[in-house]
Amino acid sequence: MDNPTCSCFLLHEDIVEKAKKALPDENKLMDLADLFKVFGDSTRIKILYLLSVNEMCVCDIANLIGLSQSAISHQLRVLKQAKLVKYRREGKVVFYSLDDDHVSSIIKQGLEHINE
Amino acid sequence: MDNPTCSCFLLHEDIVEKAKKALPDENKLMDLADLFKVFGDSTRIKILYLLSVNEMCVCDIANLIGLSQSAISHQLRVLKQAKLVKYRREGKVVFYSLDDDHVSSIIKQGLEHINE
DNA sequence: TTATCATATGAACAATTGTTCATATGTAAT
DNA sequence: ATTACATATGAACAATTGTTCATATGATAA
Repeated sequence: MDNPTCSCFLLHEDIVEKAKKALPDENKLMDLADLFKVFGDSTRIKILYLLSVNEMCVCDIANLIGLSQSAISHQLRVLKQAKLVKYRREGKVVFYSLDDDHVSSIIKQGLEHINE
Repeated sequence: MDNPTCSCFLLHEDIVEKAKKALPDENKLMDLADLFKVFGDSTRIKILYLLSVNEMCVCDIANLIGLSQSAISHQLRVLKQAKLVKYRREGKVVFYSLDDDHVSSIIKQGLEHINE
C-alpha cells in the first residue's frame, strides 16, 4: 500500500500478492516480448510462413515477397538471432529453414485468434 | 523468372509456386503480424500474464508493473483493440480480464521456445 | 454542487525499427 | 586472376512506438 507508483492506491492486496508470485522474472518476460517482437512484422511472418512450406534460398524469398535481397537478408539475420531459422550453404546459395517446431504452432495459434 | 524484384533470379520455380499457393493473402498476414506486435512489448506481456492469473483493475496493474496509470491505460487500450482483453466497470473501478483462450496458449508456446 | 478518486485521452518527445543504397564477402566458373 | 552471382553488412533515413505530462471524463460521496 506504500509507495504507489501511480496516482491511485493498491486496492486488492490479496490478488496483487498472488499475481506477483505467478509473474516470471523480468528477464524471462523481456525475452518473451522479444520473441513475439520477431513475429510482429509482416515481412518476417511471411518469411516464416514460406519456410514452413519448404526450405528456401534468400533469392527466392525476396522474389516471392517482393522486397530487395538486402531487406530479406537483414530480416533473416533477425530470425537467425532469435533461433527461429537455421541455414545451410550449397555453393553460392544459402538455404534457410525453420529451426524450431514451435514456430509453426505459434503461427497457428495466432491464426486461430485472427479467425475468431 | 521474369521481373525479379531482387538483383538475383528465381532459382527454384516448383518450390516457389508451391509456397506461393500456401501463403495466406496479404491482409491476413498483416493481421497476424499486428497480433504478434501486441505481444511484442514487455509491458503488454506483463499485463497479459497478470490477467491470466486474475482479473485486475488498472491501478493494481500499474502498481505491480511499476509504471504510471497513464502508461498502463494506453496499453490496455491497445490490448482491447486487439480483442485480447475485456473489461467490466464496478463503480469507479474498471476490471480487466483476458478475452480469449488463445492468449494463454500463445504465451505458453512462446515460453516453451524460450526454455529451449 | 463540489470534491475526490479511478480511468481515459491527447500532445510531445526520445527511442526503436524496417527499408534502401552502396559496398563487402564468399563461392564457383572461365 | 578475373568475372559473375548469391548473400551479408553498414550507414542513413523515414516511420512507428512507448512513455510522460497535463488534462478530460465518469462515478461516487459529502
